[in-house]
This record gives sequence, structure tokens and C-alpha cells, in this order.
Amino acid sequence: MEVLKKPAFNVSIIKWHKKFGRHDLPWQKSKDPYHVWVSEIMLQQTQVVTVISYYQKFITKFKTIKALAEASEDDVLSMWSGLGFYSRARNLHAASIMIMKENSGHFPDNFQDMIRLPGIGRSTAGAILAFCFNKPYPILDGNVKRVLSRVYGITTPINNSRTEKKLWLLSEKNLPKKNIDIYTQAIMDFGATLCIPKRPICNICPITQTCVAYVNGLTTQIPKKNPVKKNEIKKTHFYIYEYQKQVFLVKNRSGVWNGLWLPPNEEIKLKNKQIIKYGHRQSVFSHYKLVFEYTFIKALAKPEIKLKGLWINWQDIQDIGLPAPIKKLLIELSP
DNA sequence: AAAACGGGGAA
DNA sequence: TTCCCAGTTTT
Repeated sequence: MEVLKKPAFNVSIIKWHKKFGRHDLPWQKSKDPYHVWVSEIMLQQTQVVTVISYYQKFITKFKTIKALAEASEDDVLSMWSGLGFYSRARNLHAASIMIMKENSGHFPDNFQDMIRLPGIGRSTAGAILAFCFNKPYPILDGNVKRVLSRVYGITTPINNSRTEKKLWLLSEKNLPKKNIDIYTQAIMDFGATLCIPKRPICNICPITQTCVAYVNGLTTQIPKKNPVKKNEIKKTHFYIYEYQKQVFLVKNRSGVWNGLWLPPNEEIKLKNKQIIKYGHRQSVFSHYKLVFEYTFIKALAKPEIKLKGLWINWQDIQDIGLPAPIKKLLIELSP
């Protein structure tokens, strides 16, 4: 009797990618590690569609590692404004300075030197090594976790350290002997477009025969996740002062939105003031909900503010590092 | 309202 | 090693 040999999972994925994968993303145009690095950092906690325009703006503004290293942190954060998880931008900037100092501007070509850079961990280093240097390193992002847990029928929670260890081993085990760059892109595209979190499109999937979750009817239950802790509520108040078409902002130096500009959260005594508006907003983070009230105060005389900060023209708020909900609020309040 | 998206750094 | 922290968009 003839034994039908099933194609290996990784070979099937590469074949699938030729026809159905994404080939025209902006960062796929070059193998320049700087480009791939920036894209990988942006993609760490953000979806492709959101990243595209930010990536293009960022690379246009900072064309090389040198240009990034020579920029101010303010400039870097302003390009990141709205993308969230701002430590990614601060780390990218800090890493570019390290690369200038320690490696004369050349991005490292090996795993050990890469993960020394702030913001680059095992998965990000693996992606850069595969895409730019054709080296067989595994990655383990959300897509890969989902695909592997379904293919192997892993029912333990994927946000658990034992399961994660197992997934790393599987990711490594499945690396193809050749075309590591294509495979790495392929498994991410496959996870992002076909083996999606809810309602995976199994009817056109090329690997259902070897997918344990599919064969056992478990695709909706895998991957399983431990529940995340619930959100507490934090409250704060912003005082938005306007004087002669300018608004006053201070640099935040802690917690969320570290390094970004915010309206002060303490009231400043004014002799002549004209309060325009009160209101409140909320902003949901992964670990808590921030409820903030705001008071919009139009000053009739220049306020004497002891806080260190800056007066900025309304139209210039586009160009500084502001959190998305604050930028939105200021744009609504601007004349 | 909940889910999706990894890695740094303190404990 | 483990735990805590960190933002916005999409579903």
C-alpha cells in the first residue's frame, strides 16, 4: 500500500504565502536592518494597518540610524504620538545612540549583540535575523503562538510560562532548512489573515489535515488564555490654559505617557480668567481605566506659571509628542 | 466592554 | 524567575 506523505507544515505555509501572503508592505522593500528593526518595533503591539503610515513618516523623518541617534527624544516621541506604548520609541532612540557609539552606526548582525539593545528581545531579534540575514532563528509573536497552538492542539493557556516555553521549542523545531525569511513572513501572514483569533477561515486553509485543533473541532477553544486581571479606575484632572492662541503644556515624567506632553494637573491661580469649559473623558489602558476631568481656561492676562513647561501655538500641537486622547481633546478645544 | 498586540525592568 | 507595567484600535 502506498503511503501518502503529508507535506511538512512549514513547506505548506511557504507555498501558501507565494499566492496569498502580503508582499507589498513598506518595510518589505528592503533588507536594511534599520528598516526592518523600526517596523518590528512598531508591530510589537500594533496591527499592520495602523503601523503603515507611522512607519512611512518615521523613516522619512529619520532616514538612517545616525539621523535617529542625532534627533531629540521629543522629536522621536512626536513621530510616535498616537501609536501608544511609548517606551518603544524611547528604547528605539536609546538603541540608535548605542549603535552609533558601540558599532559606528552598523546594526548588529548576531543574536547576542541584538538583544543587548533596549527594546529588542528574543522574538524581535529572531525576525530581524531571519529577514535581513537569512539566519534560522525562531520568532514567537501572537500570530505564531496562535498558529502553533492550533496545529499542535495545545490546550493549556498560552499566556503561561510553561506553555510559552513549549511554543518556543515548537517554533524552533518548525524552522525550514531554506527560505527562512519567506517562512517567517509566511507564518505571520497566515496567522494574521487566515488563522485569525475568532472564526479562523479553515475552509480555505491548506493545513487542516495536520491541524490537531481542526481535526478535533477545537479551533474556537484554542488558543486558550488565562483571564487578565480587571481594571481599576484612576482619576485625574487637567487644567488647559490658553493665552493669545497658545496652550500651556508640561512634560510628563512618570507612568503612562512618560516623556509626552500633557496639560498640568494642578490649578494655577489667575486674577483675570475666563473659564470656557468643563468636561471629562476616559481612557482605557490594558491595566486600568483613567478617568480625567478637564477645565479649559482662557486667560485674559498672561498667567505666571511657576511650572516648567511650554506655551505652544494651537496649530503646533500636531508636531509634539501628545497622547492620542489628549491630542484629540486639544484639537476639539482649539479655535 | 473585551480582545488583540511582546518585551523591559523591578522584585 | 516571576511579576508588574504599558495605549490604542478593532471586534
